Amino acid sequence: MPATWYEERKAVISVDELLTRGVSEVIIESDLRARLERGDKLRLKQGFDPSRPHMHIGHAVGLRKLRTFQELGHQVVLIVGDWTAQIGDPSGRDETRPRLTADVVQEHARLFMEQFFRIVDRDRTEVRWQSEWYGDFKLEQALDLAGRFTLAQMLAHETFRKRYEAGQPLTILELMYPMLQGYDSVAVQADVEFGGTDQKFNNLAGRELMQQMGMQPQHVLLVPLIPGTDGRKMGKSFNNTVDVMLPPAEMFGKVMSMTDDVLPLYFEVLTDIPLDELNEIRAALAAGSINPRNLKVQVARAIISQFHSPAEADEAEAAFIRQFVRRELPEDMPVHTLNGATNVVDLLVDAQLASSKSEARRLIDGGGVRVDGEKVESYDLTLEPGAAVVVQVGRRKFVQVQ
RNA sequence: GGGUCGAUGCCCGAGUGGCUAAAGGGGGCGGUCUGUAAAAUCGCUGGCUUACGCCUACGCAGGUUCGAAUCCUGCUCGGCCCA
Repeated sequence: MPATWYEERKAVISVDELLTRGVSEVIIESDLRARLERGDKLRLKQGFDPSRPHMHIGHAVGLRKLRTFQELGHQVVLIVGDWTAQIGDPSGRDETRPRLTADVVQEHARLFMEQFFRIVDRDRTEVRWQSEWYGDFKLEQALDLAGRFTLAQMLAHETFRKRYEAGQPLTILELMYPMLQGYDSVAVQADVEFGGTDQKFNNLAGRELMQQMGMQPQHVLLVPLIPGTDGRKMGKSFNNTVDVMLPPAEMFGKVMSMTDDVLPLYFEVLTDIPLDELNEIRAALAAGSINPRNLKVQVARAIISQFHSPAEADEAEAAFIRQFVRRELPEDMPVHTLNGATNVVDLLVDAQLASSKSEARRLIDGGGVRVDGEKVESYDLTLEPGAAVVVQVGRRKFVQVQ
């Protein structure tokens, strides 16, 4: 395991920066600030839905914040949403999301934590499973929860209201999700719940519930959702994520293909550069006095250093320059061995450069296929075993054929 | 429980008997341009077939018809109204 980004990091950070940098909203800020200044040790709740084990760098924004809090002595409580995952979260109505078995949940949780602890300090994290309290929850208790919220309160949630008004299905179970998540806060006695801005409603339900049950309501710290490679909100459905587990070279490429406008935010939430430097970057970008491309390289390196290592960031950058700036062949290409004379179309399919023969032909028609740099003009081309050529589709798919 | 409307390709959405592998948009992929940015622009976007052509596809199952995404019956799922 490479040295992690935080090993040399010093948490010399003001409460002010802690509560503002990379933070969208804090509820209630003055109260939380007071507790931090008083030196209270806080329990920081972070939940995760094990139906999806993949983590992208957007998720890392909040985790980095958790990490910083930990360095200041606070305790993270990670909640594995195994219970709700086994019921099957019905949101996103066209996805028939099958109920997850206990085994799958376990596996997803394992994968998730492997990523989670690249950022968050394992030693200062308490892992709790929802089934601890929901495992033998009684109907009576569930009804008690349901009785504490009104329909009008739930319809205040924009996503519920929109679906309701658009005449789309909305199940009672979905309406109950905020309270289930909220009850988690009661169960673990959270002081602060962390989440993306899209979680605000659920987090507030937690506050509401805690208050009703005579506890001190948790604070809520919301971090921004960051844009993905295409400038839209990073999310699986847009196919614009940069996944934490992505190999360094691919991660580098993904970051380089981002739109320029995301740069200031990326610097703010995914790097540790000092705030005054951040301001300089903003100014330089606004003035056009710097090539955004160079900043992107800097961000890419910072990100890869965190999730992999500085050395791998170096390699990734070098490989990127070779392949995309100088248009040289990548160093590592998948190798495809021919069993006999093979037609290009078949080869493209066999080597998984195209998903069907029809697609392979379309790619050739569109001028996207090259063999040793020569554009392929017809479907007839046949390659012999031992040809030792490089077959390329588009700018980034290569296969060494032998 | 009754009434009524709806279910179309990755997504949204047009299409009310043949001209429909299915308009249009989005997304995706590929070309040009570039900083693997954006914007712009061109092309492609079910499978098999080098062409002709064939097969599969409009919620599911049947039916009517020379011919159905389009008509009929039943079913499943959903919205709305009444209770």
